[in-house]
Amino acid sequence: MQYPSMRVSQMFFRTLRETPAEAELVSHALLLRGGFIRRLAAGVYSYMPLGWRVLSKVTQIIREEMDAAGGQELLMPTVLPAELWQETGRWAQYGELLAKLEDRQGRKFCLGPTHEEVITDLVRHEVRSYKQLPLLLYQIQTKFRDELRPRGGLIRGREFLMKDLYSFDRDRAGLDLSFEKMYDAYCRIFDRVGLRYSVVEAEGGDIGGTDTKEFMVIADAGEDSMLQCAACGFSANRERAECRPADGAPVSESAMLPVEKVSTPDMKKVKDVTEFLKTDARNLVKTLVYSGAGGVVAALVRGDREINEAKLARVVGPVAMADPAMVEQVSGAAVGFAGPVGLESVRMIADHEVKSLLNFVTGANETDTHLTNVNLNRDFTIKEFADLRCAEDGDPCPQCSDGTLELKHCIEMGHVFKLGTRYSEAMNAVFQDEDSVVKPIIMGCYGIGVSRIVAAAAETSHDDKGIIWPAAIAPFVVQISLLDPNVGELAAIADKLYNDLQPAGMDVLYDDRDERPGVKFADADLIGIPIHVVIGKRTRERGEMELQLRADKSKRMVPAGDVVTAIQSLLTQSAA
RNA sequence: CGGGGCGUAGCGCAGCUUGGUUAGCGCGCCUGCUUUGGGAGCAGGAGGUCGCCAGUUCGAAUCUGGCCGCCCCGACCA
Repeated sequence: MQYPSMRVSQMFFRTLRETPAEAELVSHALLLRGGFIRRLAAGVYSYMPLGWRVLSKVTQIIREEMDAAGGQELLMPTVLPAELWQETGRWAQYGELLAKLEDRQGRKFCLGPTHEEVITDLVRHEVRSYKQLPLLLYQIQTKFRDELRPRGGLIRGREFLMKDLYSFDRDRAGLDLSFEKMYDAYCRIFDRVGLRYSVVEAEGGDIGGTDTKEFMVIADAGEDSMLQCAACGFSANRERAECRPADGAPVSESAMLPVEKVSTPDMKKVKDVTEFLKTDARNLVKTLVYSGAGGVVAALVRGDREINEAKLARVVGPVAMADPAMVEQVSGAAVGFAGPVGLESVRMIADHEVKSLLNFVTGANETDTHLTNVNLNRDFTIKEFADLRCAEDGDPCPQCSDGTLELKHCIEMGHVFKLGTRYSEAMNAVFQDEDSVVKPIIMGCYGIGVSRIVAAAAETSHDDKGIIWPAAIAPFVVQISLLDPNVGELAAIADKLYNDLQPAGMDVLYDDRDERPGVKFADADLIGIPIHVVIGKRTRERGEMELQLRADKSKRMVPAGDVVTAIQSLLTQSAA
C-alpha cells in the first residue's frame, strides 16, 4: 500500500523547540515535540497528520495479518447500552473504568472500553449452526477507559486505538487452533512493526480467561513488569510467575524457643512490627483473611512477600479481602493482629516458604498483640500448602535449574487469551452442533494496543534529537531537504527527485520550506524518517546528494543520477 | 479517591512572600533588510478576561474562600 507524499510547506505541522511541561516520558515528549500528537484533555490526544500516518501504517500491518489469518473486519459502536453490560454483570464489576452516560430519555450507556458483550450479542443473533463456525471477527476502533490515572501520553491514555479480535469455535480444539493462529499472527505483526518483544505468561484479569499470553516491549518507562530468566528465556507476568518451592533445611525442634506474647500497640503493618521487635520481615508470617463463595480463608505468607491473589484464587476459587468487621469476627482482634495460632476453625493455606521458618512472629488474634517464637506444627498445624506469593527479582527460575529471574519493566502491546464460555453462557450465545445438541460457543479474545505501539516504538527507539522510526511504521520512508529553495536549478533537481521516488513506491516528505538549514536538519531529526536526502550547495558543485541514515547518523555522497537506486538498495538491506 | 505541585501571550518561564499606576523575559509569530550545510543578525510590530467565580480592599496576577483544569507519587499486602 502506498501512502501519499507531501511537501512540508503544505503540511499541517509544527515542531516544538522546547519540551512541554506536561511530558515526563521520552516518548511523550518526542511525540509532542515532533508534531505527531497534541493533548486535548488528560489522557486524550489528537493525532496530527504525521502521527496519524504512523498510526495508519501500524493499523495497516495489523489489518493485513488479521486478514491473512482468516479474520474478518467489522466495526462496532463506541456508545454501548447498559443492558448488555448488565447481562454479563460487568456494568457493576467494571466499576469506575466505565465512562457512563445517559441519553435524553435517561437511558444508560457507556463508552466502550472493550467489546466482548457487543460481539457476543451480534454473534448470538446471527449464528445458529456449527456450519457457521469458526468465526474470527475483529475491529480497529477507539476505546475509552476512565483510568484511575492516565499517564505517559500515549502509553496509558483514557482514549486509545485498539484492535480487538474475537474467535468463535464449536469446541476446545477449535479454540486452540484459533488461538494458535492469532498467536502466530501477533508474532508476525510485531516482527513487521520492528519492535523487539517478549511473550509472557499472563493473568486473565477482568475479562477472565485461561491460557493467556501478553506481548511485551521491554522499556524502563513501562508501568507493567515481568520476570525473565536470562538462562532459559522463560518470561512471565509478575502476577503469574510461579515460585519454585525452596527446599530449606528442615526446622530442628531443638532450636525452637518458647512462644512469647508481646504488646504491639497500634502496629498493624509488617514494617511497624518488625521495626519494633528489631527483626526482619523475613522472620514474620502475615495472616491475610479472605472471603469468597466457599467461606472464609486465611492465607499465610512470609512478611516480606506479597500475596498473589490470583494464585490464591486458583486454589480456593474467587476471593476478596475480608472487610474489617469480618476480620474481627474471625480472628477476635482488630485488623492487623490476625495469626495462625488458635485459628484452626478457619481454612488456612500457607505458602511453601512458611514450612522452613523458625521462631517467627505472627499476630496473636488479640488486638495490639503479637506472638514471637511461633513454630509450625508445634503451635499450629497447616493442612494445605501452595504457591501463594508473587515472584520477585532474584528468585530461582521455575523452569530451568540454574537460572535467576530478573524483574524488567515493560509495555504491554498485545494480549491473547481463551475466554471459553464465560460470555456465551451469560448471554446465551449458542449453536446447534452436528449431534443436534445446543451448546455455548467457545470464545477467545485477542487485543493489540495500536496507539500504544506508536508510543512503545518512540520509547524504545530514539536519541537525544528525536524519534528513530522503524522503516515499516515511519510516517514517510524518505525525507528530502532542499537547503536552498531559492536557487532555481537546485529546486528543479529536488522536485525531480521528489517526483521520481514516488513511482518507485516510496512515500516522501519533501522539505521545500524557505528555512535555514539548521532548522531543517533539526526538524528532520525530530521527525525521524529513516532516509534523509540533502540537496544543497554540494549538489550544485559536484552533482552529488548526501544520503543520511537516521538510525546511525551515517552520511554518504551519491551521484544525483544514482540516488533512487541507492535508496532502494538501502531499504531492501534494512528490511532484510 | 489520598498526598504533593502547577495554572501569567502559541511554547518555556519570572513577577506573588511584603497588594499600587503602561504585567515582564526567552523562544515562536508578522513586516523589512542582510544572511543561508546543524534551531541566524539588525530594525520595527502583533499578541494577555494573569484558569473561573465570589470575597477582602480606595486599589488584587499578588491576600481569602469555593470551583475547574493539568502534572507527579500513591491507592491490595494485616
